[in-house]
Amino acid sequence: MATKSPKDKIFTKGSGEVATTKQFLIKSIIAASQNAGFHMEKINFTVEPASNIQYGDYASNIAMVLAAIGKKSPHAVAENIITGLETNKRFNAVVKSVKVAGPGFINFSLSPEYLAKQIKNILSAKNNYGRIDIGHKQNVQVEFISANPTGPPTLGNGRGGFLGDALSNVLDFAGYKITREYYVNDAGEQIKKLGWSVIAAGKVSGGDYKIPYPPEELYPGGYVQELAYKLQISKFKPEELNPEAISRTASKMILEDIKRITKKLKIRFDVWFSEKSLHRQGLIKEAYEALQKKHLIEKKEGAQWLRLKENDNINERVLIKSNGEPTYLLPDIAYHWDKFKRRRFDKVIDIVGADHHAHMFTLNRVFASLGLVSSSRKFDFILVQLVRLMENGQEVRMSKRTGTFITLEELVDTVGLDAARFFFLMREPNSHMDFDMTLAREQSDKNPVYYVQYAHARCASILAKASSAGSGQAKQEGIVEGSARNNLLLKLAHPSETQLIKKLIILPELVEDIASKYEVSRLPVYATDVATVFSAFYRDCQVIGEDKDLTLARLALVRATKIVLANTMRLMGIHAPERM
RNA sequence: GCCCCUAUAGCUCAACGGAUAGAGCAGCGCUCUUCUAAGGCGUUGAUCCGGGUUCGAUUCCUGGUAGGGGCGCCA
Repeated sequence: MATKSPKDKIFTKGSGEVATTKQFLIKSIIAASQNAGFHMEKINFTVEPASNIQYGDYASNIAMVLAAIGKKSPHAVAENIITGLETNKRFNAVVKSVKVAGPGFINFSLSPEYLAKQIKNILSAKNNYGRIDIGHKQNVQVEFISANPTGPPTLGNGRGGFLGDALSNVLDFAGYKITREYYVNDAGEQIKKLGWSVIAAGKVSGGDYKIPYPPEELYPGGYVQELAYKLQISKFKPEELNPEAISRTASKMILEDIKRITKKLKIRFDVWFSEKSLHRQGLIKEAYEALQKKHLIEKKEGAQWLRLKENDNINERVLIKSNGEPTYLLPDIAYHWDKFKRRRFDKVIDIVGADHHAHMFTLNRVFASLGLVSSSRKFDFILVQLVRLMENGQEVRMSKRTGTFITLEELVDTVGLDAARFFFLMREPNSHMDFDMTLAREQSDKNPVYYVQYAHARCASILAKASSAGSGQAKQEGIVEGSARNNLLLKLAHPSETQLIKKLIILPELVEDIASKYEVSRLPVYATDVATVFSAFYRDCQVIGEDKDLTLARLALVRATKIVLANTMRLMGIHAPERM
């Protein structure tokens, strides 16, 4: 059995997972700082890719942090740490030079050998490059969209949907075990209302029947008409109407349509959880009793109220209406009771519209009060701000109730799925979005997604040309493996080449960041960065040229770039084309 | 009245508390005998207003201003 050289351990962890450059530097810094006599237990410092190449490749603020505590000059502290680092053999294999600069940053420049080794890592990891294991297979549930089956998915649902899908991809890549879930509100008031809306739209012939809602509360969208037509409502007589059955069927049909659309938009779900099933399984009762046991229920004015502890600054909310039916709150508590108590997820992430924020805070408090949420069992939620629809600079009120809205499917049909996904993912959930369909149509051709896809297609085209153009080596794989041997990769010394390598190797770090902070919008930013740096390389360095060795090395770099771009796009759910 | 979110270039958005605030689009000027010009190069242009914390603030705290969302029997 071949023994690994000590040097190899620098680059890989015991499990075979690739350690990130950042993790390695952090460890080295901690060790050196401890040797210099600092207590590192509660020290928060950063190691980040340098903001400007003139500073090197990575920068740390450690000296400034320690200087503030020890009341020494940052430069003195930095020199101290650097001395320690430079006696570390492994460190010296990774880092070519380390310097203190500016207000006290420690700047690191990576060694050519290390960069060459990283390209090999990318080439051998392929589709799995960027995969890390910070999740340790913990069970994480991501719930998203969860729109009522009373109408087609809206633009707002698209924001949450694409975000949830991409976040799930990233968390999966980070080593968590993910359950993607859609909570279907197929019980309750809004379903009844849907049924009556369909009946109203179908104009039942003759006789008297009373619709128990004022007209302005009914769903007026065109899809309601369509349902009425499909269900042949007009052929019913008033006495034959079965509002409950109609409600049930209508919502089922809408749900089927939602499933069709999410599939079409490549938004994946593992579980479609029905609200009705909560009743069937007795979960409502179970949750209710748990609340009761903790004395969180109060009877007042004929209804039953959720009453959290004082000082909680939360308004009381109705759990069970005076007519004996639960509001949406109780089933939602029961649903989360199921998540935490029965299915025992280690972490639950709910992605909801900003209009639900008060509700989410309430839920959070409830589960804290029930003792089901703690530091080891987390309940996170991401609020996605609403999308406003604009037309000619004027806001168009979007709502299923008023019937004026652009559906998610219409948008995607108009601008294309990749452009739509990129467009939505670029924006942070907290940002407020004004959406102009006319503008979207005009600008879809200029969407940065094509820039990224173009870079990927260029990589593919270069590799295709290399494999077809003589030299006897038919397979790209062979070319690449050849280049990875014999230190050919050390020939990649042009600034545009090294910059590209350095950009490629931060993918695992990015995955780690996104998985812990849910900042999915960094994916499109990163993809654009890689494409930009690749373009500079493409401009400055002819890949296929006279120098056979250099050609091989550059082909390896192109292939590595293609892998990183493809992986990043796959995390976003965006197609990586071989040609455009 | 209370709660959540937002304010950065003409427009759409970036920037883990860090060094000279970055992209794309729009504008202007260049650039295809060379692996895809859906590209590249150059250029104009910005942190809402006031305090505070910090070695350092677009970022954190606080007070304003403006906008979006929400606040006991819809979900």
